[in-house]
Amino acid sequence: MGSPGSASYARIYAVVRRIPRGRVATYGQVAALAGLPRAARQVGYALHALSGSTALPWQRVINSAGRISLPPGAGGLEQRFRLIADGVYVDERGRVSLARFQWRPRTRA
DNA sequence: GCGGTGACGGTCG
DNA sequence: CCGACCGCCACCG
Repeated sequence: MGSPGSASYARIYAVVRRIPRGRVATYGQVAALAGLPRAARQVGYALHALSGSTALPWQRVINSAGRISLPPGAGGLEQRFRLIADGVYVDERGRVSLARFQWRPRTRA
């Protein structure tokens, strides 16, 4: 991550890396865990900056409405596929049950 | 340094 | 349930 908000991006990616398989987290949740409250938008921006080749489980981050924010044509379709591969149920409209799949880390907030 | 912009979020109608 | 609004924040031209 050379150029972009290095420090913040690094924290964001670190949190995303902790999301376990079969679970999802919201943009706002990731921001908060990264120590950047109210920077949900920035999380989306940081993930968008990945664009492609990455070992980061970016598919596990969705919006607070429990839906995939990424338009189908812009990767949303792939995100849905990867989540299903993770064992997360995603309906045709990109909806995920946060009640069932949201990640709840024990410590920190 | 200013203003437009977006993989957001909460509220309101 | 959906769309319109508004507040938020860092990135970029």
